[in-house]
Amino acid sequence: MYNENDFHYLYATMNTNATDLYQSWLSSLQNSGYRLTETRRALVEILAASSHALSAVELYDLGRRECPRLGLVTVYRTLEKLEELGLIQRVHQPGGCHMYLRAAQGHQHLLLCTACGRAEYFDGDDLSTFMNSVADQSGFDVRDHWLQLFGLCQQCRDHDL
Amino acid sequence: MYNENDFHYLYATMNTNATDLYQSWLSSLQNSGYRLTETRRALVEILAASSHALSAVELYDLGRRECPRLGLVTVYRTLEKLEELGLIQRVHQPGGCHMYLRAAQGHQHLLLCTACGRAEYFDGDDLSTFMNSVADQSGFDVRDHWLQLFGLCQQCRDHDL
DNA sequence: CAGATAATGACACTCCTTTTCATTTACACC
DNA sequence: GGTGTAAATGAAAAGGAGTGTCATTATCTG
Ligand SMILES: [Mn+2]
Ligand SMILES: [Mn+2]
Ligand SMILES: [Zn+2]
Ligand SMILES: [Zn+2]
Repeated sequence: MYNENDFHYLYATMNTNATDLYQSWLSSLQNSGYRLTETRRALVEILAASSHALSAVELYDLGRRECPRLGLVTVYRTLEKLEELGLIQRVHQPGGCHMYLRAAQGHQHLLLCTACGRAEYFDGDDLSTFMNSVADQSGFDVRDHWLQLFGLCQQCRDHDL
Repeated sequence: MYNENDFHYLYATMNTNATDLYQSWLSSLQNSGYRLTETRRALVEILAASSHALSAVELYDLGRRECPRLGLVTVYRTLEKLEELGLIQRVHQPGGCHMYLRAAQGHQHLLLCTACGRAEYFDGDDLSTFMNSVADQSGFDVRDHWLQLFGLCQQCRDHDL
């Protein structure tokens, strides 16, 4: 899925959108009383620019390019704070462990490429009528839902041709 | 969510349906060349009768009531075989680790009670038109989806009144 | 009943994540 | 610009979930 030696995608997708995210995440950290360190800036920059969900170790490896002294513990602590502020979210992998990705904006769900790991959000799903019928049949008070789609992204489809 | 001292639910929900499941799972194991041991019968009985997804440790604790010498490793090995035969499936918890539950029949999805952990399957979801529109907009070839609903089951709603 | 082999439990190990603690760093205040 | 204080860091150790190894035990076949 994710290739250790292929970090091009990270900065290839670094657009104004990602730069804005980067700045707003730094502000968000600062407004919550957290300090801005070199390490933290580096990790935030990587996460805000990534088109893939990243595991803690992947983020650790990417982070050490900027901050060679970086420790894995700091990665986990940074992820914890960004998640607490609602800036990133965990993505559950079929295998078991977590990856991390910028959080959804409002009511969005994930679309994941099973070949390269690319993650995109989509919106516009309206499950309300369906959920009402499930509620009626089951007696449950349905309060939340969790929807993820899996498939092949445009690039991976092209690559396969 | 799940109370260590409250195993009533397990046998309270033991109905003919669960008894049938129990017998068919044993047959399934036998037909695949696996042997029927006392330990295995006990674990299968618990899983087939459970209305909740169980963690490995929960299953371990329940199993030791019947087989005090039971080891946690045996629990994992039994879960592995039952999953391999398609009789149970993993349920991903928001927290991270897995729980295990009888497998879905055909195209079904899960409905989980956030208060007591009760798990029920439902069917009848038709996301095809929605998934087509997502595919069009994203360029993804959407091949699979993962849907879980969360809410309060009838019992927990009554209990709250 | 006896032999072949699957299953078990104890132990040790790996992997991911969290805790602890001494040191370093950022930021508020003067 | 210094200075003090509390937050952040990295190293090391601990924790929890899950897997591998191996000698012993139990199941099934004939
Ligand atoms: Mn939705
Ligand atoms: Mn479906
Ligand atoms: Zn892809
Ligand atoms: Zn409930």
